[in-house]
Amino acid sequence: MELFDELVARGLIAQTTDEEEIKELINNGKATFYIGFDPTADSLHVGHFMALCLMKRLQMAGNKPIALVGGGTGMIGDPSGRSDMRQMMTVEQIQHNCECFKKQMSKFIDFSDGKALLVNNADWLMNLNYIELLREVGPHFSVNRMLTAECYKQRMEKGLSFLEFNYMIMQSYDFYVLFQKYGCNMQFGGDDQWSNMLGGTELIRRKLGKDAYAMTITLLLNSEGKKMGKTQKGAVWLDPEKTSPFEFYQYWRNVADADVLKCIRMLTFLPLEEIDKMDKWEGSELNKAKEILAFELTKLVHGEEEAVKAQESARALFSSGNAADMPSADITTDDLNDGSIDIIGLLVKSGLVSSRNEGRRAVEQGGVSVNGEKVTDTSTVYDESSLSSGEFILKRGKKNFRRINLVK
RNA sequence: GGAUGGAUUCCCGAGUGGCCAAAGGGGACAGACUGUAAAUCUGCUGCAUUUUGCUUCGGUGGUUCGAAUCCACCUCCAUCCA
Repeated sequence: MELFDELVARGLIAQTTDEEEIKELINNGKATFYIGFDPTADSLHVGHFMALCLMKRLQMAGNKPIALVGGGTGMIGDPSGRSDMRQMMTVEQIQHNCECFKKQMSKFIDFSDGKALLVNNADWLMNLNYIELLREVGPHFSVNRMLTAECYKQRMEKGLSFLEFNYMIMQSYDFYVLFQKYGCNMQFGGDDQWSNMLGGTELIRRKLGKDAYAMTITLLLNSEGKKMGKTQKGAVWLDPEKTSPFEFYQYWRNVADADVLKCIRMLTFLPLEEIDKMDKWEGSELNKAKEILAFELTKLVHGEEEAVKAQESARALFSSGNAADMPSADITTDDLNDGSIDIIGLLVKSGLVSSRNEGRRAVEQGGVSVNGEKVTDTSTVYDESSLSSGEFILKRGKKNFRRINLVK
């Protein structure tokens, strides 16, 4: 199957400017394309991961990817699809984040021998002269048109600052620069970027009279229509320091039935025939599909070794409630009172609850157990010897475990 | 710059002097049921040395025995006018 058709079959393609032309280009490895990443945090997350996978797929087919880090556009903040203004970041923050992005990206994309490029739009955006820029690109943008763009819709009600309004122009300018500098003829991005991307193709057409193309990737939504890759604690990060491989694995292990196949199709590199077989699985069999999803993704992001570890821990934990490699928490002897600590203190120290009140509640509602035994009394106390055994497993709810280590 | 309306706990939103740690809903969390799923039902949702005490209602100061509620100033947001 050719690349373009595979992308369609995987449900990755949302919108294209010219399907036939794009098909022709990418199937034959003739595209030089870019995807932009704004450095809004010090780690990439799952949303970026999809874009990186797409990059990889295209690179494998002989196309040349350009990863663009938005050191310049990050100074402005993309208002697309947002209902409130992004917090302005300091220059230092942005630079730091760019560095982090670069490091993570090179794990996925092969940048050697010019097979791919990594650029930062700060290099050409930061020193633009206002008047010059206005005269150069200003005449080609219609404010009337821009205001009707879908991506500003939410902001038209609550207010859109001039700063953010200019984001589209900066992104368009990026494409224009890359087109001239590197012959970059295609831009990919999240579906929420569509209007910004069209701005670029149009600018190139008007300034240079040449055609450039844009294609958006379907946003990964769950069956409830919410963006995936978000937990109540925030995004699911690719940085193991921010989201441990175990947590990462568990996130995918726990997706809803309705979303498993879609995720496997869109995020993994498993052959489509194999995926189609899984499509027939039903009921509890789907649990196997979830395991595959979690394993494959953890392998892609953290490597096979970590994936195996995460999988083994998860299996052991949910069958026997014990595992060699599970999240652990250190308790120091300073935390002990007369050589012992109560259950609530233990919950707080291990990070399973954020306050003693919450811990008390958890115990009262029967949500806490130690080594498989439910704890019902909030005044239960544990002494040094039971803690130091190395086999002290504290559990809150069904899925939150901690092995307690006593540190002297 | 002017006029008007607004800012309440994670979010939406009630509360207009004591009965307010603050209605209701959503979300989150926990329990039952399950397949580490969904749906449903139940509980719960500021902090603590928990039948009590302490800190919260944009900020600062004031009135009062007592303020989320009244007054003054300030900050921010929305709409209209310039």
